[in-house]
Amino acid sequence: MEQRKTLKDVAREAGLSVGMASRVLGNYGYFSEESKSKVLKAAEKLSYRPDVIARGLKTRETKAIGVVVSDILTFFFTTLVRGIEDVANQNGYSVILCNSDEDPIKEREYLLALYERGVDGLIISPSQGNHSYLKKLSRSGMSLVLVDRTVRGLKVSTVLVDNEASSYEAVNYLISLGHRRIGVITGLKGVTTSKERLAGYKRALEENHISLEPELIKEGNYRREKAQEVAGDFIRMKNPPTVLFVCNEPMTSGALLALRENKVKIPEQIAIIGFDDPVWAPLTEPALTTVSQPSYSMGTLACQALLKEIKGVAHSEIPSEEIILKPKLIIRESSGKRIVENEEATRIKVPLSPPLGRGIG
Amino acid sequence: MEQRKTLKDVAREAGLSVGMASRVLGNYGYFSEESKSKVLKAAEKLSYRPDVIARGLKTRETKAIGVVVSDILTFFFTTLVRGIEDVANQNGYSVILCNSDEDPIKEREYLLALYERGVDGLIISPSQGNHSYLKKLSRSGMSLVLVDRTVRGLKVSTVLVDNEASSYEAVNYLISLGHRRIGVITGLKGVTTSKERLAGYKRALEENHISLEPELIKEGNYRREKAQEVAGDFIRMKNPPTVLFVCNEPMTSGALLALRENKVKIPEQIAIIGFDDPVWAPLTEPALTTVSQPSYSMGTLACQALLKEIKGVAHSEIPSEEIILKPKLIIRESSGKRIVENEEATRIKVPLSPPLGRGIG
DNA sequence: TTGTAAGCGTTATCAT
DNA sequence: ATGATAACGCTTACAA
Repeated sequence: MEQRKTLKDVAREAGLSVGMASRVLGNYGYFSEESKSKVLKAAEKLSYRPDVIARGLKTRETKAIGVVVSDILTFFFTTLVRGIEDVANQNGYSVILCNSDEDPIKEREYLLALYERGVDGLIISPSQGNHSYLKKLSRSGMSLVLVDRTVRGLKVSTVLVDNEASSYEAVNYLISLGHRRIGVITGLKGVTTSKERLAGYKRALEENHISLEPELIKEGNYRREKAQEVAGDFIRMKNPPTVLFVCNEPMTSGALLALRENKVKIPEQIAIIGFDDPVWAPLTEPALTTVSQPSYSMGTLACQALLKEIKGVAHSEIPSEEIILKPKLIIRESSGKRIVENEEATRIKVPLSPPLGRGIG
Repeated sequence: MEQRKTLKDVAREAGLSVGMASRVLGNYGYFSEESKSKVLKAAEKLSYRPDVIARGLKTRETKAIGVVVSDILTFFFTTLVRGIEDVANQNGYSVILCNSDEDPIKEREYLLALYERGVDGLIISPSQGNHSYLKKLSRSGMSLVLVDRTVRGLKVSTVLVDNEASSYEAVNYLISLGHRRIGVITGLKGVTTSKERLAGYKRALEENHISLEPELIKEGNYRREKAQEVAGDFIRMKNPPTVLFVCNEPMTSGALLALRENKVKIPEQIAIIGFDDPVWAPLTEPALTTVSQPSYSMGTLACQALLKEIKGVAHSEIPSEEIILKPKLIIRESSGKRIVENEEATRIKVPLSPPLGRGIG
């Protein structure tokens, strides 16, 4: 176990001073060709590698950024994080990843740890809560960009998706297919995307003069298990919805599981449409209609915005841009075929299978 | 944008020396109750947070570990990484994540960057290549644990899965169902898991006295696109296999896509079994039979092993353990039902639909 | 062009 | 019990 080589070692090997070695390796200031080659040779010989920690202490930058998302296990965030990492690494930054699991306490702790680590910037998809700590961080000069979700009263660069509009579009599409009883499994309460997606749902109903049935709005929490349970509740209703609008990918898998377990025919008995378009969406039977978010791009854009911010802070410019991307409705089969208005009756006549023990209408 | 508070500020506020403040906050050495409360109060007032970078310079530990996997977008690695992060964070370590994309150059670069960052340890799932750099790192005293894959000649703690045995078991199961022409889409050449999984396949055939048909072994690369292509090749064979054994999750989704596109009936025309058991496995039609790896546990175990190693290095103990976990065969429907030997003929008589234009047998 | 030395925020070893 | 002070490895004035 050989000792790690330092600049001092290189300098000694080159027969020059530490300052000299630093200048050559950092390629700044003055140095002769001769010194340059001496230092380079020495560094090579010792296979010297700078200690970025030590450098960071002096330069006050760590070339690391922190990323806090709710859960890297969900397709949306995995992809997003991959986007972040790709541009971060391309630019010489490392990313430190943290999963908040939608827990504000955990989120705060990670933020704190990241701050202590002296990360150069932070990309965060904030969970519920008042986020006073986030604001404090921002005020303290920490470069910060929000992704996917916003925080009221926090003016920093943000990369979002137009949740309201795409949710509206999705529900509108369902209505165009003839659906009138549209059940929705909402996201986690307190998270901005949940509110926005629900708002889009409501607007679509309203504009189509369909009365809003409270029983058709059931609260989810962005997690699979909960959605599975909630979908079960929907199925067991006396008058179940003809379609389920599920507000993220893990919940969609949960809802599908529930439909399967209860042998509900998709889309004949209950159709389904999900937010997020994971790789497996085309593989279910029937293939899943989804709202596809450009999660990878959201990641790259967020990271680019952050890097800009980091550079900007040095020059105390404050750009603070808001990027809003548009998700895409991907129509497959799970949402059902167009139903002629008068034929709708026939569709809800299909009885649910034994596990339920009674008809759907 | 207020300045970050340092120990010096705390000391000044408390009317004591920096050393004093450090001792109290670090809870070591001697200090009076009075000083303690003074320092604590001052720290609280200034909301002082230690600079772990500066501390690291002195203590030579960064409380960060590096993780290099091929691609966080695959279910196996996402889950594994989540396991790593959970135990890392529980123990006060941050994790820096890197995706090598199976590219040895990229892998080496990341390893280098991680080394420069002074991470306390490394968890890596090595790609192809000779990994001389990895060995060098290990020799230099860097704590290292390998996960999922091994490197010949590198004796460090490792967390693996018994690929050969589980592959054997899977293929054996297929044979028990009556399958005789078993196509396999292998993993990336040069990666240990690929070899092992193929070895299990071969042994199963051999022990069942089924001759090994080279045309039934097609090389994949662990990526979806390639498998989709290869599965297409299988489908177009004059005498296609009755089942496909696909060596990881992204490839399984690719193969499924190909089967779908070609309207191949699963499992009647071609059955399928996949390595890895993603959330969506029960959602395909028919539900996917898989070999489920305990990826989350692999992550937690790997991280525990690394932390042990890190602590051990300090005391120059070298435990170096090898943990081998057993995957589980999860039988669903895609692998087909038991076929009575003489009835096998009926099964391959089902003609492939128009896109293929000819029967399967 | 080169070397010296201060300083980044800590920790830890000295005296006192 | 406390306060100076010297590291840690690097960058960067400043002196030479």
